[in-house]
Amino acid sequence: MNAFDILEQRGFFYQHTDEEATKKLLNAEGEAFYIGIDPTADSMHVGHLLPIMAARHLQRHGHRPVILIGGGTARVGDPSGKTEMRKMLSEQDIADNATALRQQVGRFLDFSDDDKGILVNNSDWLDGLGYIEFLRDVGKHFSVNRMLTAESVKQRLETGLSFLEFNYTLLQAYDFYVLRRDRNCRFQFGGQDQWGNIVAGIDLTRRMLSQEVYGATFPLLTNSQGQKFGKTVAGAVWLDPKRTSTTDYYQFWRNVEDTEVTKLLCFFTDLPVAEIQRLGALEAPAINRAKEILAFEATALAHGFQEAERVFHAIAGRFGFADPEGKIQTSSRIAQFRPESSTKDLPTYALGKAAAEAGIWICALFTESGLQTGNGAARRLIQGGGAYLNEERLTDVQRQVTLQDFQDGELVLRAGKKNLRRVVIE
RNA sequence: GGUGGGGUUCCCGAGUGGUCAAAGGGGGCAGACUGUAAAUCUGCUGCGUAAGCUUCGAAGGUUCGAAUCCUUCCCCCACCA
Repeated sequence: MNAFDILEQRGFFYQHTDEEATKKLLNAEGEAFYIGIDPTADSMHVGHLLPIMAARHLQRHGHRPVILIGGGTARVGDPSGKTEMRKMLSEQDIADNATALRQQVGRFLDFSDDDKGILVNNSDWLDGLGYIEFLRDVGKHFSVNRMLTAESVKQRLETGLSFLEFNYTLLQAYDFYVLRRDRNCRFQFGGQDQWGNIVAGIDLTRRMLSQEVYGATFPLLTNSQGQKFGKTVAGAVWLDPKRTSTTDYYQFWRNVEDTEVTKLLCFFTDLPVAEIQRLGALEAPAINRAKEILAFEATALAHGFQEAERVFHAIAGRFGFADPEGKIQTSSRIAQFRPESSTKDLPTYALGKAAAEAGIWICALFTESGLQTGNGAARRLIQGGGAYLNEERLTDVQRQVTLQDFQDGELVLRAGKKNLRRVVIE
């Protein structure tokens, strides 16, 4: 199947600037296309993943991703889709972030050879721009009247938009122009909120180079409450295990809503669509197998096969296996695992020997092991009946944990249904 | 620059001298029900085992007592220029 049709079938496209032309070109081979990521943090989060996955499919079908790290644009800050200006980043932070992002992107795409795909940084051409020169060459092509009608700008007109941010569109448009000029890149893809920036780039390229270029956007993912996909209270779900542990990452995918599974499998795994439809149509509780597969595949992509296997066993060992006998057919490598569990894979906290011998207040242990944010929170948890020690519900807020609570040198704390911590004596 | 309106806890938003750690909603966490789902219902939700401590843009002040009154400063919004 052709690249365009694959993306289409998997539901990637939200909006096209020229669907016919895009289809024609992408169904052939060897097109360069660009996707931009601004290094505003030292890690991507799952919200960045949709364009990356699209790029992955396109690359596998012979197209050439140009991943643009926006080291220059990050100094300005994209106002699209945001209600407030974000805080300014230092040059050093941006440079460090860019390095980290390059590495992460490399796990999803192949940059082993320039013909396969490349990473570029727009600070290479934006940093040196002269103001007057830029205004004369590029600025003259933009109509303020028109920019003000853009949805992304209108939104910010309510709360305030600085001139700095207002310029963002020009810079991104200029990126597209440069990539068309220097890299023969004819496509730009991005999230739904990038529509205005993409269209601006197409206009600019037409005016400056008399060349036709194209763009498309991908849908904005939300849950049934209309909240942005990939956001939890703890903030975003990050790809960097230092920010979001691999266990939490797995659990994020494992706990998606039933109605979303098919869509998410299409977006975030490489499984064939026919198989996905079969998995997504499973009746409860078998639908849980589809979620396991989603979680496993997504974790394997971001953190590697071995880590995904480890987390899968740890979590399923705790909550149960959705398909212990392997009755549900799948091409996912998860199929090779059979139930086996051990507490060793649980997140572990090492308690000092002296403290263990002296006895420790249960609330303090919950806090120290990182399961609760403070003694007060731990106390409320116990009072609310959500705290467990070795699978026994705790009722006594004053309880001391002593050596007798350890079995074979370890004990297991639980906060609510899903949060576990193994405690060992150091 | 002028005039007017504002800045309250994670968010929205009530509160105009004590009864305010601050209504209500959202979010979050936990419990029940379940399938580690959704929906629903219930409890908790500044810190602190407690005494107590810190919070209502910032700093001062008035007062027995301030989120509430006064002064200065910072920031935001609207309209005008």
